[in-house]
Amino acid sequence: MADQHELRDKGLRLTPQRELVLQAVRELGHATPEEVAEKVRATHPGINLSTVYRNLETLENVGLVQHTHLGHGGATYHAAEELTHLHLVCGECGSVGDAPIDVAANFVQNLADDYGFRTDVTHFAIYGTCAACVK
Amino acid sequence: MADQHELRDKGLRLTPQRELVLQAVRELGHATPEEVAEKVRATHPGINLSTVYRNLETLENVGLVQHTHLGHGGATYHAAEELTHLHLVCGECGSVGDAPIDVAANFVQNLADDYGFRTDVTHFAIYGTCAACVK
DNA sequence: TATTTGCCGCGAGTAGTTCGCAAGTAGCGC
DNA sequence: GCGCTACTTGCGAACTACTCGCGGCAAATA
Repeated sequence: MADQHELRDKGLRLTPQRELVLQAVRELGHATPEEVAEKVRATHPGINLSTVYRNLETLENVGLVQHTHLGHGGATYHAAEELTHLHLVCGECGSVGDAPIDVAANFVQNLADDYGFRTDVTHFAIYGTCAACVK
Repeated sequence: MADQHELRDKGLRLTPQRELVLQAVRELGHATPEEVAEKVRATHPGINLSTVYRNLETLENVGLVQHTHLGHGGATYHAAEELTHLHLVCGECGSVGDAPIDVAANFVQNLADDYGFRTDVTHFAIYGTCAACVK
């Protein structure tokens, strides 16, 4: 399993908890800390919620996961290698859709040209009303 | 003062607290509920935080104010008439810049055409790195 | 001025997240 | 393989941001 190298190469200790947290994030696609904890507890019941939070933070520092704000409070975590899409959050029904980052390429370019602002479109969700609710 | 008509036309009672909350939001530009409360308490010390929250919610329901998610936890409130710009939040220095919604027009159109998604670009901040921090 | 109804202050409660500390353990050198 | 040290973990308490229920008060209307 390559996880061992990934983690140790970043200067992190390889603990079962840490491996499980990373694996859970990868399997879940996007998940809140609570959901990650639940997933991890399925195979390793003793794990503490603080540990999940701390490991998510640590993994984020070394660039293996990233978080996104989907609105209503909680952050959502992703494996870094999956961050190739942006999130369309519907204010009516609460659904979260995906769209490739290409649709924002133009927008990102505008901001760079006009304001020198380097945009990370995946960090915040895009808010609005989904096709189903527009009707 | 036209506030009286604004509030009463919406079917709301005109209370000093409500007027003060609306006025504070207008004067502050963007502010968290906490900041609004602080501002209001400068002239009317007895006002309760619950009252500020309730009034912000009420004012939002009738369309006089709106809230935006700038990330790090709390929501930020704006007077509705000022919501003609989007927010560029810098992940490095935490500064919040403004940009006219026009720069996103293309992006919004793409999402509408390809996904039927009606986007409200002002509701979430745009995250990235500001010109000063890019260097 | 009296009545109705909405609004306010207060205190308690909740969800999500962070912190401090003592015990545990991974990784390194020997 | 053994022990040392620093990094990690578990646990409980604290903290932040927000919500709720309730009794009392006051804005609007006639």
